[in-house]
Amino acid sequence: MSGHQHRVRTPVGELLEAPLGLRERKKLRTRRAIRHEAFRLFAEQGYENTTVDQIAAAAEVSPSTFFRYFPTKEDLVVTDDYDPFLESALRARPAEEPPLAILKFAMTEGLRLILDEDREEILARMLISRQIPALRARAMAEAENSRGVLLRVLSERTGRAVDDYDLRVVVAAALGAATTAMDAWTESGGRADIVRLMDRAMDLLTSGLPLAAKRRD
Amino acid sequence: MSGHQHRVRTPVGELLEAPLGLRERKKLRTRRAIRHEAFRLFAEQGYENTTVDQIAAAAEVSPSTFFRYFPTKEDLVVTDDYDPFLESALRARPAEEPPLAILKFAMTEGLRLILDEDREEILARMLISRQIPALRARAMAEAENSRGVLLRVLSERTGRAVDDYDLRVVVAAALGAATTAMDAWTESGGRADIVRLMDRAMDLLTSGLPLAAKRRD
Amino acid sequence: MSGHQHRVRTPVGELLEAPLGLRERKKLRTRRAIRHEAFRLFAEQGYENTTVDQIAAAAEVSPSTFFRYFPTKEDLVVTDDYDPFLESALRARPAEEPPLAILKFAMTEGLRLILDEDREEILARMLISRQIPALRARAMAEAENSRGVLLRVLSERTGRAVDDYDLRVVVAAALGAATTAMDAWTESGGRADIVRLMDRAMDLLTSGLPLAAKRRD
Amino acid sequence: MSGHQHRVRTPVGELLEAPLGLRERKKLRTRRAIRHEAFRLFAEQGYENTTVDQIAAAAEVSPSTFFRYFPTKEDLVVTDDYDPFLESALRARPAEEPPLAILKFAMTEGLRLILDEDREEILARMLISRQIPALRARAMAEAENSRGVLLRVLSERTGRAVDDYDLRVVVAAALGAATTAMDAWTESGGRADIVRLMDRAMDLLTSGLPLAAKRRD
DNA sequence: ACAGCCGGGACGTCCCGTTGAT
DNA sequence: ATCAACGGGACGTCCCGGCTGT
Repeated sequence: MSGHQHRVRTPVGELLEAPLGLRERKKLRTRRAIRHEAFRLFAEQGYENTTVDQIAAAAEVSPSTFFRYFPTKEDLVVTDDYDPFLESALRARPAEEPPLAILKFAMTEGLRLILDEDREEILARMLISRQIPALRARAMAEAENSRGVLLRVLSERTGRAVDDYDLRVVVAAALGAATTAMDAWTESGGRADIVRLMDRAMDLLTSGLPLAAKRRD
Repeated sequence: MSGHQHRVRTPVGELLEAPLGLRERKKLRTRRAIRHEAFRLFAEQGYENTTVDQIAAAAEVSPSTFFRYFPTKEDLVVTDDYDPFLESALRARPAEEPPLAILKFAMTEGLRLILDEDREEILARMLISRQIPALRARAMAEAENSRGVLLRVLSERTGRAVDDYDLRVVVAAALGAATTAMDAWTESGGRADIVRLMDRAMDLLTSGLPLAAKRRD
Repeated sequence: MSGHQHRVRTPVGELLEAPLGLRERKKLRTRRAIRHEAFRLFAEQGYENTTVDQIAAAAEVSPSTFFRYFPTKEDLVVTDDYDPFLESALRARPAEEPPLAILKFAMTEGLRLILDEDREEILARMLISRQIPALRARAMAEAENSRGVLLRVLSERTGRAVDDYDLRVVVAAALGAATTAMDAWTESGGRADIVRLMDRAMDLLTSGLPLAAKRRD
Repeated sequence: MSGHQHRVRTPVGELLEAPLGLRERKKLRTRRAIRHEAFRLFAEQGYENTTVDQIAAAAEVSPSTFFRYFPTKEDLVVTDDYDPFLESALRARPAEEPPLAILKFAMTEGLRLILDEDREEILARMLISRQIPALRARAMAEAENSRGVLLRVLSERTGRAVDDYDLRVVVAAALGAATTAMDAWTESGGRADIVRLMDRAMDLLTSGLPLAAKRRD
């Protein structure tokens, strides 16, 4: 969702959806298993050096089945299903809350919930999609979806049109800032405090991006 | 951008650097021809549906030669010949100019110079990119390239490290805002006043992204 | 035609055979629906570009069901539900009618009956076939199916073996001529008089294929 | 060429073309080797049971190379390069020769030359393309090319338009008859006298396709 | 009987590295 | 330096058979 490109079919989704049939749950497990093994192998060997066949073998499914779950190898990394979650989280905020506060909430508390579930995988995912150019491109395309969600929600909150110029600028700037926070978190190997980073980024935005000169040591 | 071993002088670069040997100029032309044809084909057919062989044929070189100029197909997109030019233009600004003003300059005057070079092609490319998500993503990836330049220049100006968190947030937010301006300009078919759009975007940034509710009519 | 184990009654067949059980009629409808959708898709996208899954979806059955009705995708094309009808129509001719007259009858009256059934669809199919070579070939392959019927009937009439060489030559030549008549009819958009065309073709055959030189105007 | 579907890049072609460069001859040899091994395997295992990988291995090339020479496995069977040969052979006949005589010549002497070269392979080819429905369709599509050649040549000879109805009927009937001859030859395992068969077929055509009743023994 | 899910395997496309000829 | 040819290997599509549940 936010920032760059991290999305997965995760328990978070399951919690929000109606209880699924037995069939569906099995499919979900398979899907997760494939992704899980994939990221494990990516971590060991790198994305490019890992073949679909290896992933399928590790997940104990046939290559055909792999492609039924993920149309391309790239989809392992770039798709997720967090947007509905993001949207309902945003809508749950009180109506009088100012736009940037809502964004901040989405980027901190919302993200935290998701991270608590799939921390390792999301981290791996970001690391990979930062490094493989082909994935960067696709990941950014997917990120467009989240942008649309933010635009829609804020459009309703502010009474502005979804293509209002100011609104678009604000969302784009906020997403840029949030992406930076996620990147920094990724670079720290997930050890940095994502909430602090996100807070700091949002504060910079609301205070007009001050950038005092600083003496390098 | 940065760090790519196949970097070659661009036409803009040529103006700034010492005149190159005849051999070099020929290679440059080939390189540009390949990239030119490649982007034309990408626009027509999409990136994935365009093969290296097609590009080579269109540029009238053999596939082997293609690979001499661009070690992989992705390099066509990843490298960016404009960056050196942008960098030197930014360095030419007065030392006391505040960071956001420099960003603004990069986004207006710098852009204008580049547009003067290839206005038709750039506008066409952006118009198409808007419709094909894959291309849009690619355009955004290209924009990412400039991030490094901005970071380096502002790092020197402010005395902050290139990976200083605040600096990165500011640059990312500004790039997001600037991209929105470019999008709006593209939507207008190039008829909108890019400088005004950019001004407005930067003003929003410096004033803390206010987003007053507005009654829809 | 002949020898295919999944032979089912056609609507024409239904008229000629005893009324079928309700179960049987339902199966027949499904079979026809599948084939109908299949040919529609073939016409739109070509045979190779149409998947079994698409056909099944268009016919609103599951892929599994598709394979129950047609063991392979090719069977869609290879089998021909019209043949039994053609056969019984031919057998109804008086015993003393000469072979070529029977052929002629098959190509005119027999054809007419079939056309009355599905005129629109057949004309449409042929028009499209003319433009797409792959489809044209397939139509010719379908025509091949009728060859067996003709051979069998004429074999009985003349007392020659079904694999009698002369008989086969005659049938093949006649079919070639008849196909030309059908082509000409198709080119005219169905407006030409198919009976006249067929007459002319058969006359040419019986008169030894004279082809006097003609001064071009 | 004629009849059904038999065509290959053979020495016959080589004899007719200008002497080729060394490079070209090597490619020809590779092409022939691939096809040769393919048909050998087809004879042993059947067409469907033989994989491209096996063929490539037998011909000692990589699968990639196989696909450079033959875009699909089907092309092994259905394409040839005899049409130019057919055309020039036809044109070499004296101007006053009647049309059916020319056809007869093409079907007997012309064919004999080709058969002398590649008898086994052509036989195998016909056997296969008679059995595999997918190939029948493609082979007939290829046969259209030969039909075009015949139409063009006879059009010039008779002064009739290429789309003259009588001309088309004659060519179609003749091709049907010739195909039957080839089929009979194929069924005999190549042991029948193709020239006699073709003669008989053409005689039937010129005598109006008589088909006297015959008492079966 | 019908549906969904999975496995196995062939096919064909494409990228990119290497080699040898020009 | 350029080209043409080839190899190796991954990817992704598709067909079809088999299995399970209803």
